[in-house]
Amino acid sequence: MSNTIRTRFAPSPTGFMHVGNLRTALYEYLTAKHEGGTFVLRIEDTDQERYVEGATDVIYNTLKTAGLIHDEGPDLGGDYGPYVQSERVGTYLPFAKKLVEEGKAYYCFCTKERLEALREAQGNAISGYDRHCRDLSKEEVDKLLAAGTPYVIRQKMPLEGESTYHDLVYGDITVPNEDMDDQILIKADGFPTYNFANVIDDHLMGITHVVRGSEYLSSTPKYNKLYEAFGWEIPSYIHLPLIMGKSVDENGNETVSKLSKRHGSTGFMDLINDGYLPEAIINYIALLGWAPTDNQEIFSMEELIKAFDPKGISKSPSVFDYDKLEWMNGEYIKKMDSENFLKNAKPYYEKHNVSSDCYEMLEELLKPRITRFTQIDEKLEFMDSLANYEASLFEHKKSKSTIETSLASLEAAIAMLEEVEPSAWNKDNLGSIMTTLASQMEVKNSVIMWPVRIAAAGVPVTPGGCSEVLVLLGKDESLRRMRIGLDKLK
RNA sequence: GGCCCCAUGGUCAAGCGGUUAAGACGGCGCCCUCUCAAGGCGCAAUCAGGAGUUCGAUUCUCCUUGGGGUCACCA
Repeated sequence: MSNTIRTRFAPSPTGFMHVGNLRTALYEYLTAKHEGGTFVLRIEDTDQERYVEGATDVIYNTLKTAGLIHDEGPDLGGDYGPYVQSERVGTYLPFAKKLVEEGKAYYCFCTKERLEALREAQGNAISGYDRHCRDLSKEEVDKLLAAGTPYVIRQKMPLEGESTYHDLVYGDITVPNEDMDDQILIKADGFPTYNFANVIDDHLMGITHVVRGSEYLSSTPKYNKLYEAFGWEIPSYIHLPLIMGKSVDENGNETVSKLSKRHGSTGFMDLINDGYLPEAIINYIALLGWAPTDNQEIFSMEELIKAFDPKGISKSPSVFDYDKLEWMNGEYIKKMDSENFLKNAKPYYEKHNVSSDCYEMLEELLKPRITRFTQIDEKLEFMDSLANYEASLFEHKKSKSTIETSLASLEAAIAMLEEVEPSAWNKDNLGSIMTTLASQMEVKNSVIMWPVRIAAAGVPVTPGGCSEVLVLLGKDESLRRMRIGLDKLK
């Protein structure tokens, strides 16, 4: 069991789960589950100033509805707890002090004001901290410490040479050592920085594969210096290409940039509220930056776990395409079983007073016509009330319908339909009545169907054909509307 | 600006020295059809540019260009 893969999702509780974060979580989950490994949830809340009420609930809810079930975490416990960094504050400082003792880190007493001035003086040629306190004498340090001077602890970085590490996606990455800042390990408030806590916790929690966005690609050597300083084994790295959004700049040119709120709904919950299904979102983002060895596009979570392979992760950033998500969502709706479909559609049925006798038929009609359940609303709008349409709506070239033919058709149809028993008011029967009428009148079916449908619906586009619309409206309402149509034609 | 990474149609992408350069979304057209969809068939559209290496480069190397990331007491 000691060589079991362990990955972690380590979000900070900001109250917002971006799809980029979610995809990272997905790949972390898949990386672990593909090998039967363990997926850990850790909350990184070392920034006290950014605390957001209820933000951890957003994380739990998102993971749960997305189907990314963690094996260890604040809510579940585990052998490596606690899983919230603010509850681990005590564990970091000793590690930092150990490095200080070994001469691998040092106390820094520089004020924020000094650092700010430094940055300003550097201007464009940003070169980081000037290592002002790096070589303070033991006496000076003790004196300042005794005086209660606020301090941070910084890590000593090598001044020359270069560092290389291997990434499973990007290959070997080499960075000049002189570019590595003497990063802060412990902040003045005693809390560890993200970088420090991250490394300590990943090690203590036995994380074997660090999966994260490619924005960490160039800072990873700094993390490795920490592992080296402690003599710990460096984990395997899987850096993920960024997700981009398309937008139009002030000059009207289309540009792409890192996905953010200005690209629309980019939060997982935003997408859910817009009517996208969790499974479809997961499926779509799984394919954003990763491709299977075959051409499969629709994946269940189980299939993803089976097929996932870091080798299929691409290196270049990918643009979030709402059109394709839309299509994929539609595919999921089409495949949905009746029970689930009804559960999602029922609120809209009720809003438009659809008879429960029509639920089954409506499912068939709606499935190929919607890509999101929210669209049902407008599809059923014609049922609420009859629109005040123009008689010209009856003219339709392709259906060979004119005002004259429509008048005749409607008159005949009304006469026929009035005789239909309410119990026989169903799709099949109404359909055969229409076609029979058409052959009696020696006209194409459409010459009957078109005007009847238009008169009943009052709008040119309906989710379904003539007989379906009649069934949806019921006998009385259908005939009422048809007579109104007849009047318009006279 | 320094450093790092990336580069196949509009988008997601397969490819891994020799291919008519897959497939999907979107677009367009046709068929089906009482509308709109769905479905079926088809079309257009890609190797950023330039040097090498090689018998042969989309595939390997370098340069250019373009794009992205990163340089916090944020995570």
